[in-house]
Amino acid sequence: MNAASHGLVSIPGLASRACPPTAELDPPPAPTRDLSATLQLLEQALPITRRLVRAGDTVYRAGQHFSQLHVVHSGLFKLVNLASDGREQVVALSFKGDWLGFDGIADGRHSCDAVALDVGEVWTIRYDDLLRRCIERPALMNVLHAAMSLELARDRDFQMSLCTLPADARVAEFLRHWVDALASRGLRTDQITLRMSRAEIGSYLGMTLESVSRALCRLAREAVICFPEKGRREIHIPDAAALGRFVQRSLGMDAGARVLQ
Amino acid sequence: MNAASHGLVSIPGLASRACPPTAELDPPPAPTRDLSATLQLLEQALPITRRLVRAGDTVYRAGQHFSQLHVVHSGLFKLVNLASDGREQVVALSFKGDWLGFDGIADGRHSCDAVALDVGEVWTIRYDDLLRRCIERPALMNVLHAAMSLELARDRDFQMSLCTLPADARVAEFLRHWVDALASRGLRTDQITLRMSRAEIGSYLGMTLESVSRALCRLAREAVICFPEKGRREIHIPDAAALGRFVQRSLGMDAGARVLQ
DNA sequence: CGTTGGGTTGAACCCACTCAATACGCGTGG
DNA sequence: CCACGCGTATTGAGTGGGTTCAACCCAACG
Repeated sequence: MNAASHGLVSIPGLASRACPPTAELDPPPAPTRDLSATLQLLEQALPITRRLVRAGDTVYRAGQHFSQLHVVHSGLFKLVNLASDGREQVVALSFKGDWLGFDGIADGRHSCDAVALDVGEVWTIRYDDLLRRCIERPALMNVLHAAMSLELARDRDFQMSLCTLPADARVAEFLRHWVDALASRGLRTDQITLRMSRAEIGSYLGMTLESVSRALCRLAREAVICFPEKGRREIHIPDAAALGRFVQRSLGMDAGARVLQ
Repeated sequence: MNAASHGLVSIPGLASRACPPTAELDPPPAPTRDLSATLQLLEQALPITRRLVRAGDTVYRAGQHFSQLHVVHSGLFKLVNLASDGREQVVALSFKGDWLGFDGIADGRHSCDAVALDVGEVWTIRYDDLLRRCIERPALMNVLHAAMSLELARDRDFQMSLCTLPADARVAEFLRHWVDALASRGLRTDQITLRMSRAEIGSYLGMTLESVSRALCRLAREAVICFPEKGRREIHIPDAAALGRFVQRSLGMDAGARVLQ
């Protein structure tokens, strides 16, 4: 939403948002421009446990004792928040390079489930190991803080989308973010495979699965997307910018309503 | 929502959520149970700039260069997220003990406005100072991480409220969180003074100001709250638990709809 | 006084939800 | 091979909660 993610899409390698804040400290924090550098940094500084997962595997569960963090090395993960009254919702998606587990630091237990949506690999590190290494290598601390900060900023951008966009635009934004996520990781963006059911997408976007279905059909009817295969989870996106235009158009209909002041 | 914030309210001093995660490290992290301890820790470890603010003052603005963090020492602040297309939304409220500015770490500029809603005081520290001290005093690092983690977890709980609760319940939840915030800081919880207009509340809760007004009237009609004074921003809350019951009741009407699976 | 900003209230509309029927893809087993 | 079941997706019809638009009230203030 802010900074890079809006406007023109797909300047590849703009994972730069996770880059050095205050630009100097004892060992000048390595310009962690891309995540491969971040992963290298972790790898050489810390004992890492690699774990392969398949769709449905959980990395951690709400309520579990927190002791380690995870970095997505491949695959796709959802975070499912649970309320004490039984409500649950998909509150975030994590792609390669994203961290999992920050929610557990505050009170020593996780408050979400982290579930794999596809085969993938996570790199797991002990939190106390990480803290120790952070002290020795401030660059590591920068990476960690940047990751948490980025997550915070993204959550808020997303929250704004939830509140200010009508259902169709919300789905378009959702796809746009997905495409952005792929683009910033250097992957192809003309084609995405949703690893989620309509119900999961609906949960994430705060709408029913029927509304998701209708929104996708409408997007297809307007040729913003199309379904190439027989499976309805494959989505072809001829022009990523068209998604953004669609969002703006549907805001325009409301005459810019919903902005405060 | 998770952990302490749900269920029975007002065990005073349960700012404990911001407490030690991995419970040992070189200097065993001081049991930062309450925020006064946190504030002390900051005060003795770092050069701090105190700043008094009045309603409407901004602590920082979206787009500004990030170099410092702030801790709310008194007063109330809103974070306003701005999209490049002009949309804006109140995305968070900050009470005493909360931090301001995390959103700027990732890319070196802030992505929100932080605006005072009342007279208050913020303690400002340079981020690079903080990093340096974190290296010397791991307890500080714990406090910092816990604060960021807590913010993340709260945002997600709130996001779930936005998506799963009908308008009336959203307002009730909003008040409940406010009361919780006061309770956990040892303040009186039977009376709260909204420092926000209906429009601001609506922005925060993803609804129109008219809906906020109607919801408050309905809550008053059901005697969950009442307006003592002539000013409509003073709200008396005879029984804090009644707010929670109201929320649960309105979920029940939907027959538990909206939960996934 | 008139003006201005915030809050309340009413009436009409509409988007998204609910409920229900139908269709599709896929694995299983007769 | 088809039959069957099951999970998932699509589509339609009807409803309702929340929005929109409007009028109105009230307090503060010049």
